[in-house]
Formats: sequence, structure tokens, C-alpha cells
Amino acid sequence: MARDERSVTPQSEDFSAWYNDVVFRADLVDRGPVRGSMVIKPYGYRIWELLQADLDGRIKATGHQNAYFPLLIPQSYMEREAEHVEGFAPELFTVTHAGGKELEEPLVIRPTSETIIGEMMAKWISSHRDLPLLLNQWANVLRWEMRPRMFLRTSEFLWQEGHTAHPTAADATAETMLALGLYQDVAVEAAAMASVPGEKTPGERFAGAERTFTIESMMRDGRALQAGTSHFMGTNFATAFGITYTSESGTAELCHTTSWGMTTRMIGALVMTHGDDKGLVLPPALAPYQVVVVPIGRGEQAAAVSSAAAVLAATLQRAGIRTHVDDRPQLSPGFKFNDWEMRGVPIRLELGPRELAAGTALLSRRLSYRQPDAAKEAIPLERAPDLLAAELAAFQAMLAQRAADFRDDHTVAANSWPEFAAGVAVGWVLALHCGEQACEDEIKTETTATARCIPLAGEPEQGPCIRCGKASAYGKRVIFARAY
RNA sequence: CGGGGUGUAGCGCAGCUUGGCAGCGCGCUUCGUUCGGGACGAAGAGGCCGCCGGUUCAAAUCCGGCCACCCCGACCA
Repeated sequence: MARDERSVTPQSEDFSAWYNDVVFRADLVDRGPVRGSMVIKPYGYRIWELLQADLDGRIKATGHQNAYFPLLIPQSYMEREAEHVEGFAPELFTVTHAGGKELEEPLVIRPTSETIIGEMMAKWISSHRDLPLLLNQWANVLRWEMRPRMFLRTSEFLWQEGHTAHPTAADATAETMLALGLYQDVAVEAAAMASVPGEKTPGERFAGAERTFTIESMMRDGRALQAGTSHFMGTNFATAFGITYTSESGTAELCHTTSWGMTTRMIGALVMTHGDDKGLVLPPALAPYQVVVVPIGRGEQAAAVSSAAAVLAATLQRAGIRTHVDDRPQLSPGFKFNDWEMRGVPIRLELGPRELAAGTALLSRRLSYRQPDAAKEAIPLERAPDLLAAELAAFQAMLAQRAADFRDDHTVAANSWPEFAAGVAVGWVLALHCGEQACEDEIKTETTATARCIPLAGEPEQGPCIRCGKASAYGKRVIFARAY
């Protein structure tokens, strides 16, 4: 391949290869020794920490408390909810030995914690006064995946899982929607993604849930990615684990439970939502470095430039802007420009003798939507904190707008099968569907597209199924797409 | 599980057809010169050629077996 060794595979040539190039070259991740495992490197982990802090704040602000449950779960727990075990059995890691001896009962490494938390909830809840019980945990989970992909599907991943118990179905449903709303807010406000909240069709439901909701996001190859999910369990787990309470009138009642999760997959989603052929593009809200200062100059100039860079960085830090000075002496400015573009830093400031003399810094944006040729711009140093705060806010908003425009530009409403097939090859399709599983399966076989969600905001509409012509279900259009 | 591919220096690869001193580029170390879009020179360091066995005077190379990882589908956050 004639391509420069130092750049990445273009998206248009092979999106999948592009993704791999970027996550490694941007220094987000490395491969672990075990199939499907990953080492999240400091730069990638910082993104996770920022997302985590944002989401954790929202979770706590809505009355949930963090707790931590064990990694190891008795195998028998998994088997108590029939659909749940059936759904997860193929993915389980099982521990059969400990202390050099075979265990009497095998332990599974949690693929998710409904069962062990359900068991504990049953113990902790006895009265209607104990409800609602609003728990969350930050943890790692393990699932044996057939086809791993960095961040998107690894055998071990990090997430947050909320687990709540409520007296009534209405309360639990409200909680399910509340959690979905938190995810949508994080996705849009922090990650600048254009997610669509909706409900999963029955075939796409979580194992053991009565209703599953999702936020679906569009990646830059037109595929869909589930970026967060929230489940209404009804009384399924309460029945399996005996999560009951005594009501005000003294009767024994089953709780209604929920669970909801968002994962390190979000990092992959960020990459595929905003990235381009120069590499990663990070929204300021989640960028480890929002501004990178590149000092330019050697010899006599170096000292003056580097101290000015340090002063500038300190000033910006004080203003709450995550700033980094790239003072690596052995590397040329040009190398650094490319490096930080690869790593997705929103704004770069060049500081050399010319700027020093003029009392300015040369500002360069990682991406300029609708003005791809926008030039570098000199900004006065004394106004840098205010100007950069504004620039970062504008950059964040620009990315969100760009993602929304991209989603809308790649979404079509189809009323015929040819339209459907063509639409789903390049993006999302809104179509009426009969709701039958066999029909969904047929669509998948023919186009590889699946029902992503029934958008909450969809307009009421009835008509014939896009595939089989039977009467539509759900009362509105369904999003179909190829998915990750 | 099906299909394809790859295992040789930290990374990317060549060498294998036709057996004969283990190579190249990048990176790394030291010194010097450089620094406004991926700098240059000189001198260095770095190897269980995936593993096990076989053939041979001699195996990275030929033969047999095994293992691992990657990519494309089915499963999934």
C-alpha cells in the first residue's frame, strides 16, 4: 500500500480498518494477552473517567446510591430466571477451581449483576417503606464474545449498572425512562452524539426483561450502535429471587425492578461518531486535553517560548480548561501537530517567537464543520481564557450539530422494499413493521439490517409492513439499520 | 462454529519457491546540527525466527502435529 505509514486507513476505503488504526494510533488502547481483552491506556482511560464523572453525577443527582457487589456469583443464581440464564449461558466465564481444589458449586464471573443484586435486594427489602431501592454500581463484567472488537465488544468491559426496586409497575416504568433520559443527556451533552431514544422490539429485548429501551446512535459509516440501555423487568426477577414487600394494607407484594447500563463501548462510539481520516476528534467535554500548547523555537528562543507556554497553560488551567504543553524537545512542531490531531485534541495553540512578540497565540481547531479550510487565527494572550472557553463551547456545539446533521442526512423514511434495502445499505431507515419475529428475521437475512428501536418521539402512523404487507404494529415507524 | 489470514527486534515487514553468518524501515540509546506541518548526520543497543517433533552434515526456510492471535459472518453493551 502506497499510503504513508504514519497515517490511518481512510474511512471510505475500509471503515473497520480505520477504526482499528485510530484506537491504537491515538493511544487509547492496547491488546491484552487474552483473546478479546484490552488494556485501556491512560489517554483512553481519562476519557472514561470524564464520562464516568459526568454520568455518576447525574445518577447521584437523581437519588441513586453507589454500592459494590461481588464479581463471583454462584452458578445456581444465574439459573433462577429462565430467560436470563438462557440468554447469558453461552457467554459465561465459569470458575471451577479455587485454592487448588475443585469447587462444589461452580461460580460464574458476572456478565451482569441482576441475580446477585436481586438476591441481596430480597434480603434488604421487607416493607413498602424500604422502597424504592435505588442502587448503582461501577464494575467490570465478563462475557465471552464470539467476535471481539476494541471497546465495542471486548470479553471484559467496564460499565455502570443501575438496579432498582419499586412497589408498582408504574414507578418502575418511570424509573426505566428516567435512566434512559440520563443516557440520552450524557450522549448528547457530553459525547455530542445524535442518539435516538426508543424501545427495543421483542426480539431485541434483554434476557429476562419485559421491556427494553435503548439509545441508538449513528456511526459515520451509517451503522447503528446501542449506546445505553434501560430495562423494565416487571416482576420477573422479583419472582425468581423473592423480592417482596409488605404493603400498607399488610399484603405481601412482589417488587417491580429495573436495570440499566452504559459502558466503555461509549469510547468506541465517540471514535466512530466524530473521527475522520486524520484520526480521533474529541468533544471538549470528554477530551483529556481540551487545549494543547505547542511551543516553537530553539536555542535562545526556547527558554522564552517555553516559559510563556507554561504561563499560558497555568492561566488556562486556572480557568478550568484542561491544557497540556507539549514540550517534548526531540520532536518537531510538524510532528506534534499531526500527533495531537490523531489524538483528537479540539484546540491547538502554537506559540513561537512571532506570537511572543505580538502577545498572541495561533489557534487551530481540530475540525471546522462547514468551513473545512478555516485558517489558523491569532488570539491575544490576555484574553485567552475567555476566548478559549467560548471556542470550546462552540466546538462542542458544532460536533453535536454535525452528528445530528449526519444522522438526519443518512436517515430515510421508506415506503417500499427497494427504498428500504437501498436506505439500509447506507444508513437508517424508518419503516412500518408488522412486529412479527419471523418477518424481522427475514429482513435481517436479506439485508443484514435489524430493528434498532421504536423511537419514543415517532409520529403515530399505521399502514402495511414494509416487508410482508401485514398491518403494522407499534403504532409508529421503526428504525432499521445495520448495527454494531 | 464456518471462511480467510498471520506468527521473524518495541512496531511494520522482507527473507522461505531453490536449506548454508538473521535482514530492512520506523522507533530506541549517545553525540552533534536542527525546530512555523511528520528534521538530518554519525556511532550503537536490541532475536527462543509461535511451540513440539521429524528429515538433513546443516532448518526461519522442507515435512508432520499443536498453539495463539487477527480479519469476515452467526452472538452481543
